[in-house]
Amino acid sequence: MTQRKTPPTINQVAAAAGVTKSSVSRAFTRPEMLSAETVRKIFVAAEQLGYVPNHTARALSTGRHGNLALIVPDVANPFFPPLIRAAQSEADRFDYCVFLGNSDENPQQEDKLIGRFAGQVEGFVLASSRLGDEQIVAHAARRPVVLINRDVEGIPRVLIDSGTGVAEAVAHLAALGHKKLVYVGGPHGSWSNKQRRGAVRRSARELGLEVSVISNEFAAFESGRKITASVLATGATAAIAFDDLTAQGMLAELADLGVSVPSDFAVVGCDDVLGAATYPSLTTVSNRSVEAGKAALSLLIDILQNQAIRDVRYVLKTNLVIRKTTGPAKG
Amino acid sequence: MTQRKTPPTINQVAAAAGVTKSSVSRAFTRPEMLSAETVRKIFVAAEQLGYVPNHTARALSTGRHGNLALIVPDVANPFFPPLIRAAQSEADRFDYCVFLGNSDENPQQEDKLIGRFAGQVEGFVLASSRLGDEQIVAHAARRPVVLINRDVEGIPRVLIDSGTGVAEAVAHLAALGHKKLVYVGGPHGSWSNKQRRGAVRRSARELGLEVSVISNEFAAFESGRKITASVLATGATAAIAFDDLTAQGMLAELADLGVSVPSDFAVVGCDDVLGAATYPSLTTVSNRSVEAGKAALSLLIDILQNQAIRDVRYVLKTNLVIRKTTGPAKG
DNA sequence: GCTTGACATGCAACCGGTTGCATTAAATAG
DNA sequence: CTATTTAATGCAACCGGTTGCATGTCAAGC
Repeated sequence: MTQRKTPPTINQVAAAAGVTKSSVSRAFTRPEMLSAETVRKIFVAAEQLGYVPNHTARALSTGRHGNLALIVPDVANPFFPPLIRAAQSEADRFDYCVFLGNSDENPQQEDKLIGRFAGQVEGFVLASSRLGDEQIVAHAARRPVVLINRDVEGIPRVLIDSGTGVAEAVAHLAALGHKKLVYVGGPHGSWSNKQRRGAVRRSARELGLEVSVISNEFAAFESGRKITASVLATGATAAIAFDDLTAQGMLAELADLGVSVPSDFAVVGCDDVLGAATYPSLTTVSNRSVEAGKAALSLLIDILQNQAIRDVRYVLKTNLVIRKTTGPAKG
Repeated sequence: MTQRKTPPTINQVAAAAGVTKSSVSRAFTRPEMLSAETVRKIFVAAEQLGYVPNHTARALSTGRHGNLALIVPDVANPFFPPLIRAAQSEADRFDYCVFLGNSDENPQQEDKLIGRFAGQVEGFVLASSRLGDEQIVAHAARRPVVLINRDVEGIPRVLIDSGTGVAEAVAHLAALGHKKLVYVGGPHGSWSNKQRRGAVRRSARELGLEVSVISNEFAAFESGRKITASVLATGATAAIAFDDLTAQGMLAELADLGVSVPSDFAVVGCDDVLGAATYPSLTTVSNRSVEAGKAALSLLIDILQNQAIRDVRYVLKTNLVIRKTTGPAKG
């Protein structure tokens, strides 16, 4: 076992440079207050000792930790990693460190995490929070909070509106001559599912298309496979799925059944989490999770820097990404 | 703009309870030193004021922040989210908070992040670090470090040995009658890539198969597509790819080229990040990233709690998961 | 030549806890 | 009943910085 040596403190640098610690502190925070010569001396001494200001001590006296927390329901859900990454790199630009919390879709866990982080972060980004509105409001009263995909009055929030993209998808299919569609649903309690289903129905009515809806509680590859037979049984020529994973499962099953896509049947996904990585590459609705992560972070940083709590409601429209699973209706 | 009120301090609680702050401090850290009555009084006062010990102040005087950092090359690479999640929940069990860092596959960025975190974490987990050995050793001299998929003497590490699974893959292909293989590589600095390439070569030699190696710096769907032509040009009948994404890109390109899998050409992935969600479903090597994340975290916590730096080398064996992209060699 | 600033630096309090040692009161021993 | 532990609490220094105010120096202004 090796003994790790304790890092140099501001006092040691001060002694080495022949000044007091106030000057060392200033050299690092407001060098314009000091003579160029003094600053130089201090930097030389600091460099030589390998001094780095102690983050914790600084946070204690200034009250600014330079930390943020990002809490998501499930890191492993492919919707989140790109969002996390975008948030990270935005935080990075402003020299903030970010704590990541995984609530496991559990409100208690989410609350616990917020409590753990609270003492050492300047603000929170809660993505798809599972907390009740009152709890969110309570936390926001203590520290700045920005929400993603959660619409609470008075709390700054970034919302991804999948309705616009879904409407485009319906219009796209109509233009290709499809007359009958199926919407393959997602989780019962999902706000997105409700929003998407509604958008399909509304657009279809406007364009005079027929729509059937198939429920499918678990949005995943396997359930997409299983639901495919009943999708075909509706007699529709195109399907819009709740998400990409479901759509991907349908593609696999359709291939097994010898139904070729898009010539025999068209498929549209939602969330664009797979990129072009399906075969054929999937026509889908963009998700904008990257922008959402970035926007939420910069909103939070803006609030922190201006000490202002603003009621922002930032809506990101989505659009259709046309790839290769949609084409002219058969016949 | 609302004014957030500053949280109560230890002094306010002390005043309210009619004791000094030492006692309040002890009530929260070593209550057995105080009389039951005093502890009760203090808790009542604390409860009433909504007092929570200030994490930062505590960290400053004790030197223990209760924070850890986990740095990965790319959060959005599907290999990492499950690992991150497992690490998180392990940290959670011990009340540690975890900072997540994304190095963007860039050693400079990785170094910068480590520096940013250094002041406020007790230790690091570096997953698939892109740093040089010397840099890793230097950081480890300052703070406890545990590595994942990086083999540096003297630094505790958790290694996913894909060699065993890759060897099984080669044997599997040999048994199916394949005589000539290609290994499609991954990132230059990747330890896993070196290990996999070596395992393919060794097993092939033992079984009398011919192997060619194609380098491919960026492991991703698109680069898998691009490399496919040169893979076919080698005249091999089967490919083992550095990872599933590369393999998936190859599948898409092979389908476009009219080469059917597995009857015309066999493909094996690595890391099993896609499950059965490719078409055809991919034969691949299991990844064990969940165990790796969990093991690394508990190793780190163990080191922190016992103040001991041990030279641990924890190896996780992998195996082949046979699905539908491998079959008998043609002709 | 003396006053008045402006500028550079030092002094000391403060951020909110923790902790070794001193103090006091109560309990046990002799 | 006094001497000695022992248990409970207070005192004050310390963790490593930041910052308002005081001090000192030197140059410009009159």
